[in-house]
Amino acid sequence: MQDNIVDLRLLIVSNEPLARAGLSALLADQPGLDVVGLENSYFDIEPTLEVFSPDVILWDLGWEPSPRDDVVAQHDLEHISALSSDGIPVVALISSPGIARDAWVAGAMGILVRDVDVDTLVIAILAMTSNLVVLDATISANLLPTLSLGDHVQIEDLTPRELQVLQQLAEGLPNKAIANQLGVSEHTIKFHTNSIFRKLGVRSRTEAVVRASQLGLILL
Amino acid sequence: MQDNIVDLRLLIVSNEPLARAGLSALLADQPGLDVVGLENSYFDIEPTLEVFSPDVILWDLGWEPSPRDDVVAQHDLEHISALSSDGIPVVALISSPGIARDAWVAGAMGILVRDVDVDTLVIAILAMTSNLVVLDATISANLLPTLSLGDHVQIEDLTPRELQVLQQLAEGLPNKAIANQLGVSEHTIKFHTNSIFRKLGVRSRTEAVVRASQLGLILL
DNA sequence: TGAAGCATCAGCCTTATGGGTAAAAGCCAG
DNA sequence: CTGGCTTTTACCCATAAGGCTGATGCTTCA
Repeated sequence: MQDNIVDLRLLIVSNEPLARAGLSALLADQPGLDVVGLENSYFDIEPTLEVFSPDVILWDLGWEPSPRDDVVAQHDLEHISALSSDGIPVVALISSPGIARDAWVAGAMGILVRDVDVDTLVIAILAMTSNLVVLDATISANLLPTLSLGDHVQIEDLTPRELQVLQQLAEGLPNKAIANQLGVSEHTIKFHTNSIFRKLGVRSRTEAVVRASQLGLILL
Repeated sequence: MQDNIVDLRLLIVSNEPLARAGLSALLADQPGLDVVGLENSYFDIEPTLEVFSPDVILWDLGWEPSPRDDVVAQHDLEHISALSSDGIPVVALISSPGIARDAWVAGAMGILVRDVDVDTLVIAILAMTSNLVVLDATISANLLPTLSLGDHVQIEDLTPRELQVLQQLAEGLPNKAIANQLGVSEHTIKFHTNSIFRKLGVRSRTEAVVRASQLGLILL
């Protein structure tokens, strides 16, 4: 589908020798891909970067250093962060969904589960070179707010004024500050917050902010 | 790269005749793709679905019915929601980032900007058939929490107990409820919340929840 | 021209929240 | 085993937040 004149240079990083070998074997003979390096994340990868200037880096975060399965080596995350800052797309391979957030925070442009099939992996790598963010469907729910149209509160249910107040609530402002901001009395703000609480089915401003965020009524 | 025996059946939906024609022309002669239908989203698409059972649906949300550029036809979103529920992946084409959230809420598995190039579009469609979520990098920031490792508050800065309390704060629970939940006195909770506020640099529980969410310390 | 919804304001009351200060018990590492 | 960190509890007090009832203008729509 893509007739790339030159192959994509791919660097594979994994703490596990077996995983390195496996990934390399699977990807080496994929047309369009050129595996230019295999690294252990313990080592500095800068030299490899300079020599081969890979287009994409495949970073295996599957190695789990602790009994808690949502912990991943900070070391790896810092590397990923640095690489992403340099504009080199990194696709993270994770073994448990809990790591997804860490990988995303670090800047990974693609996040896939570790037992992904090769075809999918290759497509993901290609997509990333087109400046697309690629997430495994099973883990996107862990990152993106899990909303549903079924939730009965719609933006239309809140009056414009209420939405305005809600947005200020999300700033963490107290009623008095909101009142000053909008040029009305604190009583009025209390009235609006009460209406908001009733419509969202909550009992406190904090709850309201959380719920509204989940419903997509506001952006934090 | 993928030698699909049969082409992917693609259905294109757009309110704009010009966009329909353009997308069709661009995608029709892509190897691996078979454009099986062009629909106007005003019409019922069920008949087309039954006849052609498309593998992927490309839905153009670029048509903007109102001056506000973050409004999109509810009609389209409902269709996308229904299709996604049926397991048919939908890639939404949007013209402004504000629509991304709507598209995601509706269940779109891929979200791309409207002026995406054809190669990227094709790769995205392929990726979606591999059960991957595909987002344009420019809009993923609108959906995923925009975190940065650079922000100075790290999870390590909060004690385990504080993280625990923070999570309950995010549930919107009052101090008393948190105290009962954790089996300690309300005084203790107040102490922890104060520590949290100080470390996050905020003055209220609501602010703390918002900040912590932005920092990725908690999930809402 | 009513009815309905919205926005505004008020008083009163209870509870929740947050600041300041102090201190004791448990735990882990040097 | 001592020193630091975490966790825990306690007190007082000022302010903020939220429930309740009630009221006034304003638009919009039938």
